[in-house]
Amino acid sequence: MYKETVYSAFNLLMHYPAPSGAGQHPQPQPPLHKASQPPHSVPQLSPLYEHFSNPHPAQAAADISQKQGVHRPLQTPDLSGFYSLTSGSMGQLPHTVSWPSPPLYPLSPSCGYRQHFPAPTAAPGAPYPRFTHPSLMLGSGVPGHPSAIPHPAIVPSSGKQDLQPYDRGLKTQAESKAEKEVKKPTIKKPLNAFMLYMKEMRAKVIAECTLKESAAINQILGRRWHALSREEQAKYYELARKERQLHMQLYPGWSARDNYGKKKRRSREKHQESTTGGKRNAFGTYPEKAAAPVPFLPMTVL
DNA sequence: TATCCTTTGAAGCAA
DNA sequence: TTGCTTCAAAGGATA
Repeated sequence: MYKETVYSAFNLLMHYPAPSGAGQHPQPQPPLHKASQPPHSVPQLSPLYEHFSNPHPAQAAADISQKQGVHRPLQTPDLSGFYSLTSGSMGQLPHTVSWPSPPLYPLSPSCGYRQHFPAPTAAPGAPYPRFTHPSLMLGSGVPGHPSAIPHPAIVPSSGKQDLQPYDRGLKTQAESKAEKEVKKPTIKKPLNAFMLYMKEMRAKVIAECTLKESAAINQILGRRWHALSREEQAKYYELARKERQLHMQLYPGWSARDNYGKKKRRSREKHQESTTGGKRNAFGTYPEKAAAPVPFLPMTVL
């Protein structure tokens, strides 16, 4: 089983090679700070920008309420039309140079890795590997098309998507405040380009790789992301840019800081392990940090 | 039940 | 300015 998985993965290498032209990354994209977001910078009209000039009724109502001093919860706008990858004007791509890290998961067919996997006997009894037999389960709510992606920005603090109206019953101020703290819906961060790519491609990878585990799927998607051409990536950077713009329009006072600390972590040390290269691999061990790949430098004629 | 894992990118923050 | 941290999604695994 494991051998089949590994061998099949090699077959996929031919379909999803490592990105060529490493180091030839796009130019930096100016950050969308609130102060530096002139509306005239919109280069081309799109349904999204039409929405900007004609805000959703729920938002308009909320704006009016805010001006009138009336507290009214913002309803999730219908943004389904904005989640298609239109071929609008292409923004500049971010400058960040990131390298794919070595895969930590062994892979099933259609996974596209070219690097070796850790030995499966590395850590008996460890919580990983977790690869079960490929399942054919598909389509359980997975959006198959970007246009089907619901807007993810607002969820209640419980993490579920069903919005509940605030309780306006007769309660003490302290009680009301406490309940508002609990029930106040969380405005999520807008999705970045890679997240949008993942949303669109996840179902495809699940189908191809017959995988279920998101961690493994995300590794594959990370590889494929690097294998995309600049033009293909530009689609998602542009979509993400519009996402951020729309997000700022809908929630002007929102800051990413608002959601800081809402995800509790088990321990600081453990998290640092996972963010400083000391990650536990698929077999529960902590591999040495891979040496940084040498960036491709074109030969110069002296 | 909450968190981890895993990815990239955006944003916040401390130095 | 730099570097580190957190959080966006996803769902099975784990504490």
